[in-house]
Amino acid sequence: MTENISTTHSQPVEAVRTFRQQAYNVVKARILNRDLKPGQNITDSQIAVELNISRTPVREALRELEHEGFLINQPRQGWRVYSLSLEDIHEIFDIKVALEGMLARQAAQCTDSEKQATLREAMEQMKQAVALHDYAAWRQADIELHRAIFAMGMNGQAARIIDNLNEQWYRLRIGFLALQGRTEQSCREHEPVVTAILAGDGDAAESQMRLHINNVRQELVHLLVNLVLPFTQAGV
Amino acid sequence: MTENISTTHSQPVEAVRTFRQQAYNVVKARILNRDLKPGQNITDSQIAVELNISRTPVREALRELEHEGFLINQPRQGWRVYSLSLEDIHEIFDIKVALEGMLARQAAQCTDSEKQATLREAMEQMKQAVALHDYAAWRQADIELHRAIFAMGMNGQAARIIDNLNEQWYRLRIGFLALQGRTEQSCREHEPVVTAILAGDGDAAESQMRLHINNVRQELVHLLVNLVLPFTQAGV
DNA sequence: ATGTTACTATGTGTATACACAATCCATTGT
DNA sequence: ACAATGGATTGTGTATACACATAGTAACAT
Repeated sequence: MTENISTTHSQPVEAVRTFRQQAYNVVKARILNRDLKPGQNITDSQIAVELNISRTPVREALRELEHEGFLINQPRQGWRVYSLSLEDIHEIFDIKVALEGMLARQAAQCTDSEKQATLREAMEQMKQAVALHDYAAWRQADIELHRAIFAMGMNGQAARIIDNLNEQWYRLRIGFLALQGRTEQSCREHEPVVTAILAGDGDAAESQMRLHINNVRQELVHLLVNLVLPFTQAGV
Repeated sequence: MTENISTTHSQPVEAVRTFRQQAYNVVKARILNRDLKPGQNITDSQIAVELNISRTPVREALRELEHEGFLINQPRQGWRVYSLSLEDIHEIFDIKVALEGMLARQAAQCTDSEKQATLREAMEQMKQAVALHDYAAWRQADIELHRAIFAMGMNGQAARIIDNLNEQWYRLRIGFLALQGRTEQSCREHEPVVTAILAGDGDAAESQMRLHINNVRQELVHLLVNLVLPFTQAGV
């Protein structure tokens, strides 16, 4: 098994104790990798054979992925990897703006000095990564930073929703480019968010966070419209 | 089969073509009814026997309900109906405030006159229901009204998230009381939301909607703290 | 009395078997 | 040429069987 389980923002992953969990992780990873491509049809039997397990645990795993928006299932017609439309992306980012804005505002009310330190630390890491032009480190810092804000925001359900939405668009090749192309700019955008949170200024934290997310959206949609859509018919 | 499938805000329900869908509907209805109570343990075999089907489709249905927050499953330890804490309720309402506020704002940009008419109609229905003290009619109007706003807001993913969050707290007995106790007040709160949306005033629509949802939360929490918590140890 | 071990029962996790719905192709009729 | 019909084929939906993990209980030792 050489699958690379993507760890994105995910919750502390429960240890893989069942074949169902294994199938879930493998299929999700393959979708995030684009090893399974949007629009592609898959069958439970095929995956069962590949993993050398039976269809039963595979089918349960696929049900889970369906509920997370990675797969579409129509009774008696099998499974298809869901293909995001441009509208989907706008919907996702509108939700992100609303929820991450709210979390940033609430994070500003957090007085837990340990969490504040974690946030400050992540910001420092990000600046360093930008200075060194180290994309992998930047990405890690970005993840840590948002995770720190979620922890301060004290809304686990919102954090889970956002994680799921992020996974939705991370699986676009273009998503990677959108992030990579603006690490420096992104770092400049994060700074006022962090400053506002640490200063306890909820209003500023929220509006700066909304600004940041909308900028990411703009870059993503720009790339999509100019690079991808000219070459494809339907969704991505 | 005498189960009453709860229709709350749900999407146009796909016809029940499989036992899995039947099991999903039945178990969800029983949870919403409090026929299955928070904290209660259930086994897939027991449900399979009751519905006179095999465990396979039941297990897939339970996986779906797990992802919607109705059930908790720990490998090798079975299924438990999830019990909401007071913190969960605050998290749910914080998310509702953020997302429904956003949808109300966006609904104000909608110029589809048919959808506007539907919204106006729902508002009228609600006023009538209040005048007649007809709770069932009020409830129906409330559902239609929010559904109309969702349709104008043009964000299907957000609407689905909100529907799911609502189902989470509708299953509290106290949730019913919280709604029933303030139909008149609630109607007065809806009016400015609808007016603002129809007038195209996004700012007002959002802030009025946020106000309304926070008032519902306040009533719910008030009832919970004063009526329920004194008699129970843990969650609801 | 308390802690430990062995045994039992229950129910989960998974494999396997099979019926039938849906799709595809070839054949037939117009 | 094209629509309609009738098998084959594939793969889903479901039933059933079974191994084993876990929880509970009873016997025993300390």
